[in-house]
Amino acid sequence: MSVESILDPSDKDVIEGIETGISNQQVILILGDCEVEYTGRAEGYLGPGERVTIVKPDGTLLVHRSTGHDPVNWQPPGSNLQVLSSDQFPGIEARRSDPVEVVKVYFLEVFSITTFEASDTAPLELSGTEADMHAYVSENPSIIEDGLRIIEHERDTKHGAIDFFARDSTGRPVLIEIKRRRATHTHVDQLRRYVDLYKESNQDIRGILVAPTASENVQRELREYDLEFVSLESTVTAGSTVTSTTFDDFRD
Amino acid sequence: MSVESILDPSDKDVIEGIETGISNQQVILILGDCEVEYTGRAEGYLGPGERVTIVKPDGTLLVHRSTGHDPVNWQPPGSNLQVLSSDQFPGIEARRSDPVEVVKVYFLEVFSITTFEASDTAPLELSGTEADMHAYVSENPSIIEDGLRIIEHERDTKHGAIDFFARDSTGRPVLIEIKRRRATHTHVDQLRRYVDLYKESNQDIRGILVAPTASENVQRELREYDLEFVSLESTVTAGSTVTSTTFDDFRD
DNA sequence: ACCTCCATTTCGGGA
DNA sequence: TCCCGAAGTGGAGGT
Repeated sequence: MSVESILDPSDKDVIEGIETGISNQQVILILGDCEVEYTGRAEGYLGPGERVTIVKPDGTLLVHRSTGHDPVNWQPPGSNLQVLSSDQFPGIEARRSDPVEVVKVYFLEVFSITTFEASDTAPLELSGTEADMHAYVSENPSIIEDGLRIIEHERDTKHGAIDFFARDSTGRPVLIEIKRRRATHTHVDQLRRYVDLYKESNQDIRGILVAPTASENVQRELREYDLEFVSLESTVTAGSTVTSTTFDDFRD
Repeated sequence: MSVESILDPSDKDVIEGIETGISNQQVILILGDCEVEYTGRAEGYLGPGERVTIVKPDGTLLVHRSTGHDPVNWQPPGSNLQVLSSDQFPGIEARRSDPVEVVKVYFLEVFSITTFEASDTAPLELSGTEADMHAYVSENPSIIEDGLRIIEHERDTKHGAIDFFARDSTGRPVLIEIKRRRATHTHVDQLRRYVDLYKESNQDIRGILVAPTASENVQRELREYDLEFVSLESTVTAGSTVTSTTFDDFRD
């Protein structure tokens, strides 16, 4: 059977369950009252409370309370897992070295411990990401500006990569940064860095930030640095059918 | 009992378990073979596979595979939960409106369904955060530079707040941005925005980025814009005892 | 509701 | 390995 569960396990059951779960590469779920100590990039202590602790065969540790998307304590994949059996309460330790971080969960009372051999090979198919928006713009550059020609995708600079290097209908070079959601200062700065870098060797360059929307502050910052904004809904590029685009160009 | 579990439940058991779990404000854990559809800011499909599905009483939905820190599909707190009982397979739907997003999980085969009444009031005590670093610098400004005087903490600008407004030993104004981890371009840009803003009305200003480390590119960018870098380990500030007034001090 | 930024961010890709 | 930026980022705090 791929799932084994013990209700109201003894401490011995908990220790054995964690040990065999780890060695058998199973997902372990422990429901119970626990206490969590964390040391690493920061330091944390979480007093007793009833939570769900999940241990994955890749070394992931998650402690979930009854609220919130994020685990209250965790350790990412690759951590070294070890059962704690010599203290007052049984527990589990997840340790990693880069950065050095240790999470210890002590179980004051366990209501159930379950091991689960989870076979899962299906890939997550996701569309509507920024990569998809790139692909769309690549094939439909005129959606940004009439006569635009994409010269290079993901053009590397020493400060990172710019999404597109293009030329407008007059042959002027254009740097384009694409965002699938509301543009922020960070995105303006990104574009600005690339434009500044390019200007070190060539004065004549335009910079366009393409995003669904941008706050007034962000649009002002763009204007201050002679950068342009083109509004493009990510939904337009996500679907195969293009319905409309709005242009919002700050040049005179 | 705070935990109830059914091994190899029937479809009816699954539907009832989800329904009663939701209405009783319990955490629901479903181990089984499932399929996930997601529509919203992006679109996703996850084919059949054995996973752990967690439903929390605050409307959180998490689908975890056997690897990784992040859930493969999810819905944040506040989502509207509804059991799906009219399709071929039982399932659960989590829906929210801002942004409009829907996640549907269909259970092709359930190995176990568990409901858990999790009582948990303990707060997470965390130290070594950026706020702690601020507190330390506030009380020990000389760690950044001899003779530095902090004038203002979290000084507001129209582009956000700068961590510190200070004056150096000669009386020159200094804007300081503190980071608890390796500084990135984003952080330089943040400081640069504040400095540029200040320069609009007053030419004479220094900008210092305080962080444990910074890449060579980041340091170069700082130099290019006449900004300064001061290396300060966050562990230095984390370990020390800083007495500062907290919110609790104002309670009765 | 919007803006801004932190996070023990995690994760993935490229050099 | 480091660097850099995306993420269906989530979450907090201010205005």
